Amino acid sequence: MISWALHRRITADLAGEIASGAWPPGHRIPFEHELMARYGCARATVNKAVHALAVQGLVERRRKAGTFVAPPHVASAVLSIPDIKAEIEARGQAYAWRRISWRIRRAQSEPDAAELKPAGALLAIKGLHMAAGRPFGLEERLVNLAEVPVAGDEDFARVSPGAWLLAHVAWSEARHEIAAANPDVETAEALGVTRGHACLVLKRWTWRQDAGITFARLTFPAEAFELTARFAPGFADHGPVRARIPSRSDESKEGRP
Amino acid sequence: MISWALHRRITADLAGEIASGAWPPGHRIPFEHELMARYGCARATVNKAVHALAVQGLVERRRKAGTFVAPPHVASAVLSIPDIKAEIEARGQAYAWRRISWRIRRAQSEPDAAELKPAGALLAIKGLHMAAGRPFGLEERLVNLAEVPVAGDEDFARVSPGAWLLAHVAWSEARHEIAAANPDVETAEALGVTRGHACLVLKRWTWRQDAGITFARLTFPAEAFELTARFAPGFADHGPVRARIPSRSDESKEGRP
DNA sequence: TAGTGGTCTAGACCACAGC
DNA sequence: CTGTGGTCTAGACCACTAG
Repeated sequence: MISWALHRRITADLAGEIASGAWPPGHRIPFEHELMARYGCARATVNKAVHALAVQGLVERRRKAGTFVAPPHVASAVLSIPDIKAEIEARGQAYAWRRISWRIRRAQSEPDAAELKPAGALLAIKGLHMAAGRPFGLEERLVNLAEVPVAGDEDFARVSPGAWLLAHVAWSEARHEIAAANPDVETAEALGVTRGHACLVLKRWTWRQDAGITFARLTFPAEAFELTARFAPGFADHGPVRARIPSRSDESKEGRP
Repeated sequence: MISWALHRRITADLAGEIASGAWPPGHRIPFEHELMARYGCARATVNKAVHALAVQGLVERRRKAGTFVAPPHVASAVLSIPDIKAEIEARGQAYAWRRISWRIRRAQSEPDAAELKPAGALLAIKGLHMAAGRPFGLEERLVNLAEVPVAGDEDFARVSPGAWLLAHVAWSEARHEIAAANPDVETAEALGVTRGHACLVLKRWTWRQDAGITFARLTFPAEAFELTARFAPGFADHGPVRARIPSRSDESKEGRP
């Protein structure tokens, strides 16, 4: 998967100098015209290469002053959010969705949905994602019917709201919160765990052009679910990383690709 | 913070068509030469604009066929990993690091460090991040002394290994795992919680040029810590988002900027 | 085979921030 | 004021692939 484009080689060369520590934070990297001479190419090419480093946050560029190695920061990473059905099936287990409840609710009764600024009624669906016939995760979903009226025609008995929305509704922005929590009585019962059993809670708010579409709270028993994230400066397009749901027998493999 | 560069306007225009749903998944967007005519500019400019969409994963480009709106994917987001000290102080609380133990260990005795492929000895430090005099999170840190020999000269009594490493060691890649867990007896005691108290566990492996540098496991009581992530297609450089550690009195504000 | 995107050039003008 | 990066042009050749 190596690209032989010159601008990529330049990017990789510069990233290597930074990653190795040869160019410490604050170090001024060569000017574009110097890199032009070094690589014997046009400025557009070195600009593209250095610009890629700036987008990654590896360097900071200032007019007239030059381009400088950015201070180290463990600030952000690419978080992979799994498609539950696909991941369960990738483990070789049977996936199923089991609806627990379907209701229409007033927006005011759902504080979690406040960020969506819903105008009127909300569709509230609760159900279980099942793996191999056992509860895998609980989904509590609120859908803004003012923005997605067609959702009212769907009963979500056979398909999870997450899968349905992904296929039917365009969206433009999402925010996630990831936390641990002890399940409340109702959640613990649905998942078949005790209240003292740690759970991972993933909340997600989704908007389309400033209009709140949906809110979801997904609760997973600790051992069922895990998120992974990567940060890899120096490589412009490390593709989206797939999430991993730990299985009982993958302790040994799982190297770093 | 609006940029008037033409290529940015083109990117934003196209992203808008996709986000609004006007161009559904699979739709072929105009060819570059069509966009040239539409915007009256050179192909390099439209190429830069459309390329930005491809990097974001909003579109897929295929030679000869054209550029197509990518299927919706809630696949990746920018995860913010907080600087614990900075976040605690931002809450107006006093931060402190309290070392619990400092040992040299054989690499073989630490299965979590296997991914780092350490050759020889590991430095093992355990300690507490304190907020307002109370335990906030437990850090268990392994440092590959073969790669970072200077770490052997530091006792980490006054400074946490995370802060020290960030300032002294260059790194090039990191992998994170985020999960919920019930604390073991030792961890529960250190954090002052019961074993039935859900905790968020953040593991991080860090490499420098294929050489394993360090492994960290951070354990936080559920209510202390929370991670947030955003996904916002259509904006090439939405800067790194700061992490949020929930405080007791921020339920009402915290809108979506 | 023909058309698309990928890459590159050798210029150019401009905004902005150091000096 | 000067030099840097930011942007853009009007070409060009090439690799890949769909038809």
